Amino acid sequence: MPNGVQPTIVSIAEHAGVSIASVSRVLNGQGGRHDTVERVRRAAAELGYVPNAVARSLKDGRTRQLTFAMPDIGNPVYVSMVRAIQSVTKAAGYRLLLHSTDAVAEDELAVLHSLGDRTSDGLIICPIRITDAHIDALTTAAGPVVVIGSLPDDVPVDSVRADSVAGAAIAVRHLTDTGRRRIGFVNGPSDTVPGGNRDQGYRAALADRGLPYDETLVVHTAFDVESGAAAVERLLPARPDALFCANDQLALGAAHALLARGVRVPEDIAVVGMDDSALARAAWPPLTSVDLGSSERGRLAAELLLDRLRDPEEGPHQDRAAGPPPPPRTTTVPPRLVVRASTRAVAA
Amino acid sequence: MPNGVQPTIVSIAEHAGVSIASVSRVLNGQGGRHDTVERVRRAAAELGYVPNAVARSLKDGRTRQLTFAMPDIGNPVYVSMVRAIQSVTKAAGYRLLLHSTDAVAEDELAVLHSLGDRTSDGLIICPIRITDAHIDALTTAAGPVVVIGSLPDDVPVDSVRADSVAGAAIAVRHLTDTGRRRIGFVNGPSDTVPGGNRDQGYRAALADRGLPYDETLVVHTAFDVESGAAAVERLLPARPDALFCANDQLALGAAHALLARGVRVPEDIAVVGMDDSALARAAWPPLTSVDLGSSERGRLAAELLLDRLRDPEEGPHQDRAAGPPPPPRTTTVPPRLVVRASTRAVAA
DNA sequence: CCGAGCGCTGTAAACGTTTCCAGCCACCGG
DNA sequence: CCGGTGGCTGGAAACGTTTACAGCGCTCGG
Repeated sequence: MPNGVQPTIVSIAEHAGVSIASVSRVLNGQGGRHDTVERVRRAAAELGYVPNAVARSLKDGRTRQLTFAMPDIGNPVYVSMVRAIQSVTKAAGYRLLLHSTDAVAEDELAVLHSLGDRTSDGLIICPIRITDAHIDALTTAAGPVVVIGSLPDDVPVDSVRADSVAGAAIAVRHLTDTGRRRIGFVNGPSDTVPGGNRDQGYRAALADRGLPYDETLVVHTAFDVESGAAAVERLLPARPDALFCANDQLALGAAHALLARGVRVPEDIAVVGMDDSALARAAWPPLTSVDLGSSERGRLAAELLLDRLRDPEEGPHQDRAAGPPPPPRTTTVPPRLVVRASTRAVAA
Repeated sequence: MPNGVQPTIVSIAEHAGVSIASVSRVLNGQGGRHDTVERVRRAAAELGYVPNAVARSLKDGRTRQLTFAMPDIGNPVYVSMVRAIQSVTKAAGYRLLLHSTDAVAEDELAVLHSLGDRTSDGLIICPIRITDAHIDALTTAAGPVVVIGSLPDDVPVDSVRADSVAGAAIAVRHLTDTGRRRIGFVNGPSDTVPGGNRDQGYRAALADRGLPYDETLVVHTAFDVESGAAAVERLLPARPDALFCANDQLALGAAHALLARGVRVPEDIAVVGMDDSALARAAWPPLTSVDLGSSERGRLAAELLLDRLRDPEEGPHQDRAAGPPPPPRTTTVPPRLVVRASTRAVAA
């Protein structure tokens, strides 16, 4: 047991009567004479030596840490991402730094800039909105970055996006296919990217099916449970036979508000959510929902990032400084409809 | 824009025509002649300098990082902890490293030992079970540790615990107080700490109310939704008028299984869960649940840890090596019953 | 029996900071 | 006019590693 102070490579060298170079070599498995190896091993074990990761990082310029920055760890969508990312990075021997930006843009920019402090080898970021400042920070970032979200084409950064336009359309078409005609729409704020995309998908699917766009069937509100419940109040007068909700929270709030006033789900009104979070399964009736692949997006983002980090080492002795970095890749994860009881077909 | 390579304190020194010592001083706000300050500031800005956190950490022996290790980031209980911890540590200027142990004991031990690599300044750990190896690792830990969970009294480590015995008792008493007599119990595995505690509380409350302990009313199973649904099958023959479930997942599964077979909740059978997670609110009917204060426990753990880290600096020049560390503190967070529709009183 | 070669070892430099210490200069008082 | 004082400054060491390089002894072949 060390008497209070952490042993270093130097203590071991003294204790074993060899040089620090030999200690380092032995501990990194670079061979050596048999009794040297033996003595060093024993000394290390006796002193309870643990290599100092900070010193090592300083020496070889990598921390074996990755950062994931997202708006809010309370949101189930981000929880699935964290989980997927964590599992990939852990397998690759990287630690994961979690950064909650609280959906504050300056905080996101700060994270981007802080890449320069070499605290982590790379960053996965999930920005709430993309401003010019973001684009600027992304293009000049001091290390590899992967964005989860939609980015203009000319930003030279790897990204993984969901196709929420298609997702919304799938949901709406599913409703028409199961006999619904008056499809209400509980959307989030119209000026956010997710809100805009869902609106686009909703309109496209309606047009596709020859149904009119009816303003009285559409509500814009916040993205939470209470707003979903409140939206029901405003939509009922328009006599919808289905509700398409922009996320599971809204859908849950809406479904329960309907039940509370005696409207049957799905018999009278069908309900669809988005994200396919635990909430969709937890609701009663279980909610049909569109899985936008948050887990899959997390996994892909982590792999893209690891790829960037592997890159410099591979290839037969290329000139590192001069070789242009591989071009950015953009992956789109397709949506997937998960049908549950909340949209059973009407027995018309 | 730096031409590819990160500027260091040396680049700035050259660029500004001063020594690296001066650069360091200026950048740390230690004054200097006015034009020196000016030149250094300008050079740093021009080169886009960001201090290297690794080098700094090596120098002053702290990383400003904290680690939180828990079994599974998918579990809402741990999500609330992460959230609370994150918010405390962020405010104190620490980054948060997340480590998912996947409920594997060796992984927990590895985390404990890895404290020695100086990757983080302290650790909050939420062990799934406490073995002798854990106790050993805890007492010899290379840095400050806070345990979320129950620990033998003689382990010299700060800890924060929930009182799940009392929590279970509150839940059961609430059921008897609202007119229930045959209280079924869906518990987790009996050989885990949480399982044992809940059992203890259940028995105590029954005794308290003069009700018999009836084996046919008790089921031991896993801690998930499906198990809750399955448990209903086994308990219905015993004709319970209430179900106390060891967590919200079980309660949710049970409630929906009941609904699915036409049993009314709460009219025929009341249901109570534990943890008061988002699931309790999401279920239909909304579930009464016992809040074991996961968020609060996270917050407290983070504060205990920060306290330990602050400690060495304060006090008027005490002999640091000799002074005994402040004694370990143990805090218990009291449970809190949250009543919702799933336990409305019978109109008997 | 001698020289080349090889395997192992130790010395020292480097990574990017912070900080101790000594030196320099200007200014002030005697 | 000279010594002391005090504010700034630069050189250098230190944090704990990894690694290039040179030196050493041994073995083996001629």
